[in-house]
Amino acid sequence: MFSKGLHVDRVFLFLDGHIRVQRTTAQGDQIILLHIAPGQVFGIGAALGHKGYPDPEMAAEDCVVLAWPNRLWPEFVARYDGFASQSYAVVGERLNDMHAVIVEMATKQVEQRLVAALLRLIPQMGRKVDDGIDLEFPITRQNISDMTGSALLTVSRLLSAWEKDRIVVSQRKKISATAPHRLSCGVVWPADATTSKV
Amino acid sequence: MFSKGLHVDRVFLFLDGHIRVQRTTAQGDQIILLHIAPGQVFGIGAALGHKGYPDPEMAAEDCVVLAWPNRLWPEFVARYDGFASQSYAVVGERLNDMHAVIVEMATKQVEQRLVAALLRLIPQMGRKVDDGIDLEFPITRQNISDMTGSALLTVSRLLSAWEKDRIVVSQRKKISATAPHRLSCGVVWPADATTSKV
DNA sequence: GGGGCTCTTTGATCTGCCGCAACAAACGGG
DNA sequence: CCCGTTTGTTGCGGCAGATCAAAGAGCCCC
Repeated sequence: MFSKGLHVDRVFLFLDGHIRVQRTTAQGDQIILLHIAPGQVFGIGAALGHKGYPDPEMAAEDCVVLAWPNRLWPEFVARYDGFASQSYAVVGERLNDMHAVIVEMATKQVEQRLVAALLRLIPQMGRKVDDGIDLEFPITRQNISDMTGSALLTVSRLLSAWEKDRIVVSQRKKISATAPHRLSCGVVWPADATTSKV
Repeated sequence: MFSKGLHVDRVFLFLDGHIRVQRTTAQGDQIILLHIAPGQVFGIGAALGHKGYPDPEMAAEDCVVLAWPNRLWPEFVARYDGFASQSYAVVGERLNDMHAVIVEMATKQVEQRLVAALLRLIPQMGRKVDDGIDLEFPITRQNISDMTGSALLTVSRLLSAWEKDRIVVSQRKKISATAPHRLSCGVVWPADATTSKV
């Protein structure tokens, strides 16, 4: 699709699969900034005139996407009525999500950030099964620690503790929330929408 | 201008003054998300179709702004050629800045985050004077801790230490960097532009 | 099936920095 | 000029969580 450093000259509509947007620091730490949900456009940084800045990396698996050259963007905007507003809504939503992440990182403890990260993933990648919600996305403790700005070992410990309390069940690269409502127990949540609009 | 909870139905062009964009958690912690530089548009969240989400609060002083109702936005975009791309460039830049903040919060220690915050402020609000750069913006230690996700006391301690090393000079609500180049000493910086485009 | 890999777990230790408390200093209003 | 308020300083525990070390479990591939 496209990789780091490659000049991004296309706009993508993401149909299906799993995409992580991440950055790597000079020290080699990887930080996952967001996950892209099916139905969203992405790669619009360039379309937004976002030049001269490092584009984040993308890690993807088994993706189905549609791609168009950037230059078609204005045409799309002109031709299809809802196109511009839908796309900008996605951007607005991401801005908002990132505000939320910054606030969490600044004020919440690791455990609460972990809860928040899972609760953000659930509506996006969750699939309802008999006994809870499966996250249909191969995800390691390392990935989770990269999302929450914590350490792999801390994540492992917390998940183990939750598993003892029957709140989650986890295997290798796989997590299911058996009692998602109990995740948010004792946590005061901001009046914040977590629904994911296309 | 406009305050929390009030429905934002205008777009603003910021001419001069000082604006902080911040959020308050349910626990009362305030987090400063970004500072708006003169020449930037803001309040475009709503214009981006950013509905149903809590708008951040704004703290401002002595501001000169131009305001138009949101509904004129499409007309502006149509009538003035550079308008849309300029505005979206601002959004792209903010997305990028926020990526940077998230990465910092996740990977860097408090001292480095503090350095990063100051270095972000300098090109935006700094004024060159005889012996260094003054930040032309009343800013308290509390404000700085709200920007970096750290504690007031820690910020105070670090600034004191830097003042001993003759790197900065600070008075009440005022900070000057006498040796800004030494701020970044020993810190490996990502290849990241910090210039502020309109 | 076995070797090598990645991913995960658990215990023990160490440290950054948050929080309390008390004080000092600067401002501003009448 | 005085007094109340806001802002900044410093020392000192305490604790969340990062880090080290080492072993265990599941997976892929030959």
